[in-house]
Order: sequence, then structure tokens, then C-alpha cells
Amino acid sequence: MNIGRPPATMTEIAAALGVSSATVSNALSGKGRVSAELSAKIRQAAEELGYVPSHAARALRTGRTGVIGLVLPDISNPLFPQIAQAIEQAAAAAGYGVLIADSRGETAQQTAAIGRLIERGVDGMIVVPRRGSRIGDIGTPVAIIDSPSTPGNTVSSDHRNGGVQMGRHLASLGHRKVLLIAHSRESNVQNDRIGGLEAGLGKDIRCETLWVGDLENSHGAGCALGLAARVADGFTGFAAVYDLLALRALTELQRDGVDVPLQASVSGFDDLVWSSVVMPSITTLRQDLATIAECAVEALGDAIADSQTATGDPLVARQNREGVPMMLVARQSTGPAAGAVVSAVSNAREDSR
Amino acid sequence: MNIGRPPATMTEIAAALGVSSATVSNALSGKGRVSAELSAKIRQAAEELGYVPSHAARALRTGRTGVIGLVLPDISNPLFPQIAQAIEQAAAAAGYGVLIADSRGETAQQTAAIGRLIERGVDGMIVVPRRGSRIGDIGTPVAIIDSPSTPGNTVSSDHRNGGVQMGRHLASLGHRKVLLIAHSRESNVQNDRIGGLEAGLGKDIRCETLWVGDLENSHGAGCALGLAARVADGFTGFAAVYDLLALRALTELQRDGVDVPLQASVSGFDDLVWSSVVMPSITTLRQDLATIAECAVEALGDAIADSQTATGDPLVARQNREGVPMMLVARQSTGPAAGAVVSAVSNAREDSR
DNA sequence: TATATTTGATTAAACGATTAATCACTTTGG
DNA sequence: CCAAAGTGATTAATCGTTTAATCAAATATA
Repeated sequence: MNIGRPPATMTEIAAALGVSSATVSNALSGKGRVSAELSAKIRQAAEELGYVPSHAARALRTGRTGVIGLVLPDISNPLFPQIAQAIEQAAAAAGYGVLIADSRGETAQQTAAIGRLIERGVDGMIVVPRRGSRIGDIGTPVAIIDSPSTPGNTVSSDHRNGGVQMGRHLASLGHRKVLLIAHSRESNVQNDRIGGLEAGLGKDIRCETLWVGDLENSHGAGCALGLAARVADGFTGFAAVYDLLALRALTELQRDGVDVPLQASVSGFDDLVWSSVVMPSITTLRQDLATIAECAVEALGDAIADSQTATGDPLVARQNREGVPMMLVARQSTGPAAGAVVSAVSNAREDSR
Repeated sequence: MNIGRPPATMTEIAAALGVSSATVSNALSGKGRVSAELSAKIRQAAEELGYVPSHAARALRTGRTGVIGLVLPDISNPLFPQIAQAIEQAAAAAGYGVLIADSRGETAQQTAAIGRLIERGVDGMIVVPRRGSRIGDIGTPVAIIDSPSTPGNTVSSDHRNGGVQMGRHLASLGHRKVLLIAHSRESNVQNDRIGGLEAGLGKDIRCETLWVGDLENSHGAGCALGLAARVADGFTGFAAVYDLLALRALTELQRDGVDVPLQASVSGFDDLVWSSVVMPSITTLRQDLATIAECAVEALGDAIADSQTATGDPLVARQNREGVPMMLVARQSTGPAAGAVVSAVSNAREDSR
């Protein structure tokens, strides 16, 4: 590659070969009618001259920039790196660039950020909504990654089934009294996970949900969750709805002298970076973000294509795919319930308590 | 805003006012010679018609896209959300969009990602290098955020002084035997922090550095650090070089029944999201990422402007600014050394509710 | 053989903003 | 009073690509 030189243009290739620039365009895009030989020659010349298409010119002519926006209203979300990585990868494979938008969690800033993306001419955007906030019609194709139970959702993990998996995992370890730890009642994702956990645990198991958001409203952010008292109260399982809460639970229990996993099991969701590094490492559910990103980009691409032709169509990319499965990653933070007999294979022996 | 309508163009404004499009361009950019009255009228018409400049057309004509690339080779870095947020904010304020590049930590992918950015016509890029890797001349202006001791560095936190602050903090708490926990000897940032810690602790305090990277090479990733043994050996302070290591240290100590901060103090760097949420919350040093991002964007903007005029100039943005100060955030994970007399000076607690 | 049809290429007009060159008028200056 | 300078606008070219319209020549059809 000849770095630093202004890259060759179609016109230059055309001049070098004595053909018209239209023919070069046709040959390179494979659209018009160009003889096979000439096409090959052009392609070769392009290679040799180090041709790089001008995105700006193409965008001006076609009205499409080949760029999509990524909107993470809650950018402080620790899952962000993984999502961004997955989206960027999928977008690059589909020929898109990814422009990021940030809103510091505030709605006003979010609107401004989206506006900036639109002014920059993004062809569409992928939005991971904040706690069930709705995205109105913004005149641009949108793909939404939230939860299968969200109306207008394009693609997402099967959070409910993830909950079921974790519920079964805890149940199989003999836990009979489990505390579910969530933050906000308004989050579709959290509700789905809670629902799944309850289903997976089954009706024989006592469970209760601790809403940390409510607790913090009265006791201040970062307050203690009082989990040691729960242990004293007979709880042996603590299933958090995302890893940050699991970490909070784990450290609080440890600080208060509760051994994990001997006296209590802790689990989370999302497999964030620290989950595998902490002692004990945290049992969690990993999202298949690569697949989700691919689906989102693909659906968005379709919506973009549609928006070119039929106007007035719904600009929200729909996808009838089932929720993408989550994967249980069993680590050290979950183990047999204290004083319980674990049914390794069958549930023939009920309990000994 | 009239959403959905194709936005007005300069030509349309010109037609509506019966002037030429050149005049409109001049009025809106303030460059040519336009009478004050006409200029005002044009500006008003632009407002009323909902004029939105076409970035594509402008890019085609001027050769500048108004977009910069953000390259985080180690995208799994948990600091990424904060960096991305800060850069996006600063870039937006300076009129730039931010295109992200990902490389999954692999050098080959990094080159490809940078290539994609260049093909997309970014005006420049901001790079946070991975563990002291060098960025070669890529024919595009670059700003580098790494460490003051890195050659070619544009702007960064004063990691060394951060280390000094933390060292003094620990010293003032009476710790006499401190274990410094780092990962890689190749990281400039980590070396700076280690150096600062040693200086801040002073020569009266015994300290030793644990290189987790070395340890993992022989014992496997995620292995135990053996910190409880260190406590038995008289160590009371554990100063990690970033929060993820601090968290690892904290949980390992807790799991092994060491009380933090009663028996041992733990500290980190970066103030990542979990540091304030964990029990006990982690004493750490916060980077002033907003300032860093502003400096980086500004320096990059200058380099971009330079690259337009003088060719052959160094394309790496230099900035003679001192390292940006870091801020000590004292939390619960550090306290007086077991059995030590504390000098009652620096005990400003963030959360002494 | 005269007329369609197909093939392979060219022409030229966009897309929307920027900008050097130009022009018609005033205003100044000597 | 006439040349020089200044003012406020217009003209027209340009950036690089796409694409509808056109065209010439070869091939097929009647």
C-alpha cells in the first residue's frame, strides 16, 4: 500500500485504461454491462493503482453513508465494551462503520445525541434502550436490542430462559430458599430474568425478590443489602439479575463472614470481565452478543433497504427470531446448599432437612 | 423540526430568497463578503426551512469528514465506557463524530480496523495503545493517550503522581510493609504507577511488587495470588495498579478470611464502576477523563489543521501539557494498619455517613 | 434484406457544498 | 476627473461516484 499518497480515483483508472469512468464504476460494482475481459482488466488496474472508493462521493450520490449509529443511553453500563465490540465486528462485516452516541443517561442528552447522528447522515441506528424507555419514530431505521417482551424489539437474548437455566442450576444444588436480587422494576430485561428464575426454581422453592432500587431510595446509593441477615434467615441462594449486583452481594457476604459457596451461593448475569477473576469466581449467564449483533445489523440493513423503496413503512426493524439463547457458565460462587442433600441425577431423594 | 422530510439544501434557500447558493454558503460560514442584512435574512431562512448541512457534500468538497476514529486496542478494558463517553462528549463539542474501531486485542485485527477507519476517511484518530505497543506512521493525524513517559504521547493522566498520592495515603495510615500488585512489565502506565507508589511510600517502607502476568504464565489465568500468606508474612497494604486487580485482591483476601480494612488495606486505580459498590468499597484514584479527552481532541484538531497545510509534518499530535492530575477517592477498603499508630492527617473519607 | 434485439460501451447529469475568479457598482484618492 | 481600491454579490468549476439515457455495433428475427 502506498501510504500517504492521495488514493486513486475511478476517473484515474478510467484514464489509465482509456475507458469511461462509468464503465469503471459498473465493472467494480458489477451492476451495468461490462465484458468479462474488460471487467477483469479494470479490477486489476484498480488493485495496482491502489484504488480506494470515496465514501463521501458515494454518500453524496446515493444518499447512503454506510454508517450506522450505536446508541447506548446508559453508557456506563459495564456490558458496553462487549456490545460495542460485537456490533462493530458485525457492522464491519456488513460494510458499515459505527458512530457512537452518548447521552450520559439523560433523556435530553440522548435526544441531542440521536440528533447529531442523524445530522451526520447515519443510515440507521442500533439502540439498547435504557430501562424500558421507548424510542419514538425518528425518521430513521432503528433496530432495538432489549428483551423479547419489549414491543418493537428486534433481537435480544432469551433472558427468561436464562433465568430458567439459572433457577434449575440452583434448584439442582439443593437450594430451597433463594433471594432474587434486582434493581429496577421498570426494566424489561430484569423482569424477564426474574420471571425465568422463578419458573426455573419451581414452586417448591421459596423465593423472594429484593429490589435494590427501592432500597437505595430509602437508604442511599451503595447501601448494604443486609444479606447476612438473610442467611441467618435460611436463605442459601442469592441470584442477582446482573453481575454488578452479584458482585455486590458476594463482597457483602464475604465481608460479613459468610463463606461463598459453602454457606451461600451467588449468581449473576452477563459474564462481565471481573466475574471470572473474582474469588470465588462468579457463576453467571453469558449472552451470545456476536449473534445478537449480527441479527441486529442484518435486520437494520433490511430496514434501511426498505426505507429506500417504500416510504411510510415502519422504520423499526423487526425480526421474528426467537430470543438468542444464553449460556450458563458455572464457576465457584455456586455450590451445594448448606445442609442439603443434592440430587445429582434424579430427584428421588427429596430432602433431609 | 420537520422529521421525515428531506432536509432543505443551500440551493433551496438560495432559490427561496432569490440569491445565489454561493452567497448562502458564505453567509452561513461567515467566510466571504455578505452584507449584514442579507446574511441575517439567509440565516433566518435556513432556520425556517430546517436546513441541515450535508456532511457528505462538504466532505467531498473539502476532503474532511468531520469524523475521528477511536481506537481502543484492548476494548475489553473496563475503562472503555468512560473513555468512550468522554471522547464522544469532547468530540461532539468540537464538531466531530466518533467512529469506533475494534481489534479484539489482536495486532492483525488492529491494523485492519485502523485501515477501515482510514478508508472511511476519518480526519484523524485517537489511540489508547495496548500495553506499550507503538503506533507507526499511518498517514493520518493521531493523538495518543497513554502515559507521560511514552514517547509521542499526546496527553494522559499523571499516573506517577497518582501513585505518589496513593503511596502517601497508605504511608499515613501506618502501613510499613506494602505489596504492589501489577500485571505487565511492558505497560508504561503500570510502570509509572508502580514508580509513583514506591516514591510516595518512601524508603522507610518495605515494598515488593507482584507481577500477576508472570504468575499467570506459570499458574494459569485467574490463579490465586496467595495474598493471605503475605498477610501472615506481615504485609498490611495491597496497592493494585488498577481496580480489576484490586478487586481480585480484595475478594481473595475476604474469601480467605482476612478482614478488609481491619487486617489489610486494598487500593486500586481508575475508579471503575464497581469500586464504589463493592463491600468494602475500594479506595482508588480517579482519572480526569473529561479533561484528557478535551486535550486529546483539541490536539488532534490542531494536527488535522496542520496536516492540511504543511505536508511532511509529524502527524502525531504533541501537547506539552503536564500530566493531568488524578484524584484520590478514599473509601472503605483502606484503613489504619493493624497495630500501627496513625498520623491523623489524611483521613478525609468520601463517605463518612 | 430490412427490422428488432442484445451487447458493451459512452455521455452527461446529477448529488450539495465550497471557492477561485469575475463582475457591476461605489467609494476614495491624487 | 479619472484611476485605484473596496464592496457585495454572482458564475462556474470542482470534489468522485452513480445512473438514466443514449449510441454504435453485432446478432437475432421475420
